[in-house]
Amino acid sequence: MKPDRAERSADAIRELIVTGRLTPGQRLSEQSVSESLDVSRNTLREAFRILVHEGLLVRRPNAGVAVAKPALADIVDIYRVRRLIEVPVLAAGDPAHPGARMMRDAVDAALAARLGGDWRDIAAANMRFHSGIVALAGSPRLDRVHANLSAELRLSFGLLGDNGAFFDGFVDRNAGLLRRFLAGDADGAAADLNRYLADSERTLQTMVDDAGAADAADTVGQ
Amino acid sequence: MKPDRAERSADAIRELIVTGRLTPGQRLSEQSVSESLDVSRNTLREAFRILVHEGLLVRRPNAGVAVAKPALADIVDIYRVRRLIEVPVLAAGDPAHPGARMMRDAVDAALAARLGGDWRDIAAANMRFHSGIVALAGSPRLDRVHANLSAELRLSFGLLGDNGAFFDGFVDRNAGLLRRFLAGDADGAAADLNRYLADSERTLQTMVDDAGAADAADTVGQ
DNA sequence: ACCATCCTGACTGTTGAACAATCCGGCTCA
DNA sequence: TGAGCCGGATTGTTCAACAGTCAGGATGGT
Repeated sequence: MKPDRAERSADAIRELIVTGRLTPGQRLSEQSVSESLDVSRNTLREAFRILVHEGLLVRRPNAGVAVAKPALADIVDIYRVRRLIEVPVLAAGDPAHPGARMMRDAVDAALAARLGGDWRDIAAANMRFHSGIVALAGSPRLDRVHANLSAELRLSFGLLGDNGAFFDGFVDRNAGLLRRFLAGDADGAAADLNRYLADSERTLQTMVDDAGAADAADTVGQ
Repeated sequence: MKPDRAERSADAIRELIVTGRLTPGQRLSEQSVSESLDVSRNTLREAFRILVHEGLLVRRPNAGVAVAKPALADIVDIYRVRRLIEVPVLAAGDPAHPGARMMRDAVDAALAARLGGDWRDIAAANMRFHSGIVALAGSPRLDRVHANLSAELRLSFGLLGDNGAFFDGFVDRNAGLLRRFLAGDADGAAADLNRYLADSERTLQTMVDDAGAADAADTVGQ
């Protein structure tokens, strides 16, 4: 119930990253961050290790850590892995599994959030939807891997402006996919999901491409 | 080319774990380990963070870290994920990809090692074979995840005595699978792999079961 | 002899301070 | 303008300290 300080610091920083309050490429000074989180430098370094290991921070020798700046290749990679995981899991999933309930709740939340109008809520619900899919497998390791990918993906969203129209189109598709899955057509749902992931990858790619072309030649992320 | 000290320490400890020189459940004192690796306690703590995050060490509050002791459920989980990853990757793999060469080299090494008689070499070659399969996907993230799973698996092997007969039967199957794949029958090879993983999971399970029954009631690993 | 209690020692979790090595930005000087 | 130099700031790493906590032995009563 009570994680140690380093882990809590890592959680706090991770939250800042995935919510976009820390922008990709931004450098994190040990001193200032440790002061603002009220932990010692040594403890903070342990937190940094975790996040570097998760790929949310990158370490530059003798220049500390900075928020990772996913390149196009990274986004492609993330989607490839997600597809590899989610599609077969959904195809083999059981509608009675608790994960299905997560999916349903997420769809409801997404629909409500669309009325509310805050695209962040929609994005969060969307993430939970996909976590629900992975949960169908009942594999702790798979859950961890997927949670990690989600975090990296949310970080990639930070490369776009607050462009929320992105998710709007997917809410209905999620709902349709879920209906199909709950009706017993897991294979059909999996096929939907496959198309869904391909489409959203393509969309995100072009968006990042454009945004990348905008702020031109700051290819620090290597 | 020159990782920092914490990472090198983590590498060193990881090596000790996967080669079985550190037994599951064994507790690692910060003081003694830091002395033997010649790093400070703080630096060693960063190394511990990495390994805990990888699941090779477990942290017990106020009692430091200990080598993880995978339960039966963990082995099942590892194999489930491996299957989920490796089978479709192999099915979609291209025999011209560099990963195929890794597979071939690994098979050759395994055949040679069988003559040599050291089962550790066979095990290592087997691991490389499967790494080669995953490499076919060309996904850095998938490679990382799989490397992690391999490490955990090797740790599980530590629960058995130096029982090397385990791998003997698989060498030929690897060779046959590879032949099939190189001949262009990726789907057939993937089906072989699926059976392979199911069999080896079953074998390993019973072995761990027996070994676990042997040293009876030391269920510290929880 | 048995049991609960207390105590002590060891270890972890966390911090602050220190210092060499390294890097970045600005300055000097040609 | 540009090459080279310098100083300040930051990282990488270590050490020493201390409170909190745990395990196990010593203690003492019954």
